[in-house]
Amino acid sequence: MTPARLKTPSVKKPKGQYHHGNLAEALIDAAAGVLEAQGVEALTLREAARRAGVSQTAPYRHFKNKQALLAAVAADGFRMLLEELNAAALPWDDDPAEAVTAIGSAYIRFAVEQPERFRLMFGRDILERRLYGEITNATEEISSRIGNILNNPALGLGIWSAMHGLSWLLIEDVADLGGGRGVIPGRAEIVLRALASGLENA
Amino acid sequence: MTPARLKTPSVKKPKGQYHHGNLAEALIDAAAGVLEAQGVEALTLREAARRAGVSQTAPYRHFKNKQALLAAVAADGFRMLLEELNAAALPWDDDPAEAVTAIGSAYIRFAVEQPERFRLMFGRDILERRLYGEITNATEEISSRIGNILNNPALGLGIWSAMHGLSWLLIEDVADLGGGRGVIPGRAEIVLRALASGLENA
DNA sequence: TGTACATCAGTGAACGCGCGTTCACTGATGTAC
DNA sequence: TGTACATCAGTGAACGCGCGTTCACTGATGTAC
Repeated sequence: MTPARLKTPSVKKPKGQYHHGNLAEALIDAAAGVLEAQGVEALTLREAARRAGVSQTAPYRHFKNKQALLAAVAADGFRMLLEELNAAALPWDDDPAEAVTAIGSAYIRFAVEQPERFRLMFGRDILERRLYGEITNATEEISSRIGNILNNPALGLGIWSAMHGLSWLLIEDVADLGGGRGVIPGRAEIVLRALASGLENA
Repeated sequence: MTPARLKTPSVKKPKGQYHHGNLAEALIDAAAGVLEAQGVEALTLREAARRAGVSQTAPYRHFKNKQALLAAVAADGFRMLLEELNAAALPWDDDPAEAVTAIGSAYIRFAVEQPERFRLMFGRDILERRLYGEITNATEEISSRIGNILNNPALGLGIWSAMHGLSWLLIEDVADLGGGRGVIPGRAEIVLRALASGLENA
């Protein structure tokens, strides 16, 4: 058994040290930081490398290209999102309409709190999402999860679409729920509930 | 009365002519052409100018900057979209659920047939949509139209969200309705109908 | 009917810009013997 | 316990890239008198 390797937390490489120790993760974290703070346009490989305290070509030891880094950031996002959706649904095991409303609220909250990440996860910046299994698995899981709760795949897709669409309309500033950013999840729930109210007898 | 001015159709400037005659429109058309054929990344001011047969700086006589051209292309798209939504709703004056389903189908068909335009209209390439009155008016109109049909603003927003979300999920290749592109509108209607079925008694 | 002048719609050269990626390389590390 | 060697994880210089936008300009057009 090899001695446990000390995992450097994902930060800047200490000066005077040649190997970083945990560069892949550090790059993902750095990228996520730039992403949410300054948007995708600002998210460059070189900037991620800079933040990790490493030369501009070092990332190529860990990622095939920029797309691969983006995909890793997106995949991380999906992990977070799924966790929150699961937590939201947990208390409503026996009430489909409530479960779905709770999931929708969590979904929209995630989108509104991390709009850049949400855009990356579901938008066109990932050029070929089918290349990245973690991503397609995650979206599959979201879809089937909602479909299963409602016991109706078409309806499930409809409800997923509604939460997804409302998320986009909100983060792109197309629709307006009134009130500040903090009120959004609450008001979004009203919309979701309006939809779910008819579902009971479906 | 001045004699009617011959409007050059919006094409390349004839050689040997100094003034184009209809450059603004020609640029919008050229931009729309590049957009749908090669995506937003390929849509540059210079390329639009090239296609209109004009120097790279000529567009600045008609548009303040690239954003303004993009907004004009988007505004054109909204005109087209609204026209189709109105036509779709027309036969269902007295049946809200059917009217809304028809609008949803038309909405999704538009998105799937012109995905790049749809993305431009609703995505983040227009940096400040509130700057462009035609655009905000159009989205307002979509929203209120659906809300009025259903006689319930929250529900209207929910349904709009559903058609909008399904559009995105489809064009980003996140969700899959099975079958080829041509089948999509038909299958999307099933999803919309699943949602609308509960609406009758709302 | 002709002329002067203001205005409008083009032109062409130039600037600044940092990115993704490849290449040949060097320094550090782990391991077989 | 020491040494040779393969492999891994960094480095730094270099390439190619076309874009948006500004500037000072010129050519064409319409109109007041």
